[in-house]
Amino acid sequence: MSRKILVTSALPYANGPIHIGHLVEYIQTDIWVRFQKLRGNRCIYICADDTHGTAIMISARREGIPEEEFIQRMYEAHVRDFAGFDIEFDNYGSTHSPENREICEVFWRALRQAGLVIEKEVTQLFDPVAGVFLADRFVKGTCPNPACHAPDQYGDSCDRCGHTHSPAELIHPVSTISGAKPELRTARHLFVQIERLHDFLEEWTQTGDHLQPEIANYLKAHFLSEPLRDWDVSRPAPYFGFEIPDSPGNYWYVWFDAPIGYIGSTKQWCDRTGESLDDWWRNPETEVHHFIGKDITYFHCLFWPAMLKTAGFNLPRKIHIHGFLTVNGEKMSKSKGTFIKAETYLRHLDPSYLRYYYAAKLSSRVEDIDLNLEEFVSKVNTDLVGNIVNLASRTARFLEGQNLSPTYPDDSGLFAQAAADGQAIAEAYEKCDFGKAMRLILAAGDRANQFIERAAPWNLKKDPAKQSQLRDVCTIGLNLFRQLVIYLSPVLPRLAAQTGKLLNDPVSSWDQSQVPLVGNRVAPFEHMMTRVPKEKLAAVVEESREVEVASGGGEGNRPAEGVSPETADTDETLQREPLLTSTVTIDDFAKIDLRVARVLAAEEVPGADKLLKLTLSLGGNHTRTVFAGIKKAYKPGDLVGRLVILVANLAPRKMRFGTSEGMILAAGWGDDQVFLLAPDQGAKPGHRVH
RNA sequence: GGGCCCGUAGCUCAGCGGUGAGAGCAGGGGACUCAUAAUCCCUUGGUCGGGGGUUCGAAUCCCUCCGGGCCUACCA
Repeated sequence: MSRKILVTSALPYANGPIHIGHLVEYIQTDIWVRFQKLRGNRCIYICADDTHGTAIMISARREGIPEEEFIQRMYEAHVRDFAGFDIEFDNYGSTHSPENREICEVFWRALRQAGLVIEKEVTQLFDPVAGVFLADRFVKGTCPNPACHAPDQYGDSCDRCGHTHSPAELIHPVSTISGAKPELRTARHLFVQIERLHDFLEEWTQTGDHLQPEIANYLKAHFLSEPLRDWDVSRPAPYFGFEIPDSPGNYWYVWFDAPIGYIGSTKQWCDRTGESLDDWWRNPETEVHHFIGKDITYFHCLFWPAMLKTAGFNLPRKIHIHGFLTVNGEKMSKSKGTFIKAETYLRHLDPSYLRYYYAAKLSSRVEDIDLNLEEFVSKVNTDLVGNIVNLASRTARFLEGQNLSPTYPDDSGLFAQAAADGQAIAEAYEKCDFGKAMRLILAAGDRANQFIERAAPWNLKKDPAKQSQLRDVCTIGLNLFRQLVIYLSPVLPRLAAQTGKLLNDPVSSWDQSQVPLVGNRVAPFEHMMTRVPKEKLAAVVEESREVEVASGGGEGNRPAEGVSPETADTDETLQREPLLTSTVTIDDFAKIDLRVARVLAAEEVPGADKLLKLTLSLGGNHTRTVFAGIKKAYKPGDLVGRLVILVANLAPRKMRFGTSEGMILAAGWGDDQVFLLAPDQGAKPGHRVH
């Protein structure tokens, strides 16, 4: 009987691009969903961007655009990246949608009605310059542990001594947003008394196979052994999110509306397709499966079931939790070039490679998986090109333009054996043990290659009397190939499509693996997948490598550690701004009067997003007023006193805020990527630059 | 500090109480030539992190130590 399955992946935060770490989850989920669809189950894949919270508010502010515009831009990038990896959502929405707001209100009313919401005073650090409350992550200062006193530590714990503290305990706390000294402020927050659902959560997490065993153990030992603390679900303005209807000035915390986004996004899909939301979310027949990373375990395994239970929605049938991705055995690193963005990967490599590699490495456990770049190359080349695709490559050509044998020849049980393997392969897929599924498929591929080796069609070809035998051998080879492609089609949809064309029979159902194909016309063979060139992978790493230099802001420019400039510099800058092809003469250059100048004053310009008003001294009483578009990269206070290079004879220009009497030199693309030029020590205001 | 998980051949992993511990890649030797230097056959290699225990029997269960990863709630 066909199952009804609703599947989600965690909502990616709309504060950065999709990278290969994210893709572990989306590829894993997409494979599982495609498998379910192939098996004939009714299955939909729902996801959305997670768009609220302080971090996004700050990022948008930094770019000088409204949050809505910021998240829209990110949305488009995410959708494009996912599509590039053949990740096929039935709906990809946003938590910042009317549908989501509506469902949030449904949950909120239910929590209120159940009497679970209470109000408490919360004292938090507040940034008086930026005008926002500061999460721990946004406060830095000196570790309060007397034995440590390490500088530059986050508000929650010290990474030098491991001491945990509250941000208010930090010595010399500083807001990482504005650099201002935070002050303590009190506000009323709304809390959900999740402890009142303790018994339910104990029962739900410990029985019924909803969680992997290690996760159930973890929750029991860590959270359920003591009373659950009240969950703070509101944030005072300013906050980018949804205002709480019965508590003006307060907003739902991003983690309140994010999981609700699963339902909000489903509602969008329902409205579009004429389906009923209750049929999917308030229906015991529907299985809800969440795929998430281990870092967000407690939100999904405690808060979320508690909310669903209270509001009367379906509880998850299963929460599938995966580990993190490491690259070459280490955390992804920008300076090593292993922090690889989806977009960068796609510029050089076929998405099928990564889909297969992840599939081969994934199990149903919570373990981290490692992307070993050398192994990646050898696995794709050996398993996919050498073993699987090679089956078609070495037989299809003998039958080009002809038909497969009219009845399936005797293959001494090979097809039947692989058909029987289908059972174990399907079970492995169902349990998310994709690695096992791949191993079984590859083993069948080995047997098929052995068969072809023994049957030696290349010898049959030479003998005109053996042409029908040749056709039989190739019919067997192509059928064994097709069978494996059907098994692989959740992982490699492109290969499945190509195979469908080759044999004139599109892959659409798992059952096709159980019956040999006969009589079909064989289309001319074209390469289905090419080997991974090592250089391509090297190019990806090279392009991903970034020199970790803090951009112009408060912390100053720290040289990157452990990175030699020769190996670290890419030509990304030149690609973005190619060298000019026209030349100038020395006389042309001499017309520009470049001078060293000292910044006497720097101030913000009311109403201007990008401009700072600078007062520069060329020595003595020679001063100039210059408006510079560097506000997003520099704080006024950091500029006063430093030396810059001024174009002293640039024609004055009237601007909306006053007249600019020159221009200062800087490198970079603009916005926060602005790096002022400065002379080495010893230069004096008024010196000409030659 | 507390907790969860992991530690099996050079590498990536399977096996998770019962025939002499396995696969792929890498290494060595050979065959073949249809195929994207693909494929096929043979082969080198491990006191299953250390120690103790339970058992007729342990890589597999328990304890302990060592090493690694992660989590620890107003972090997104």
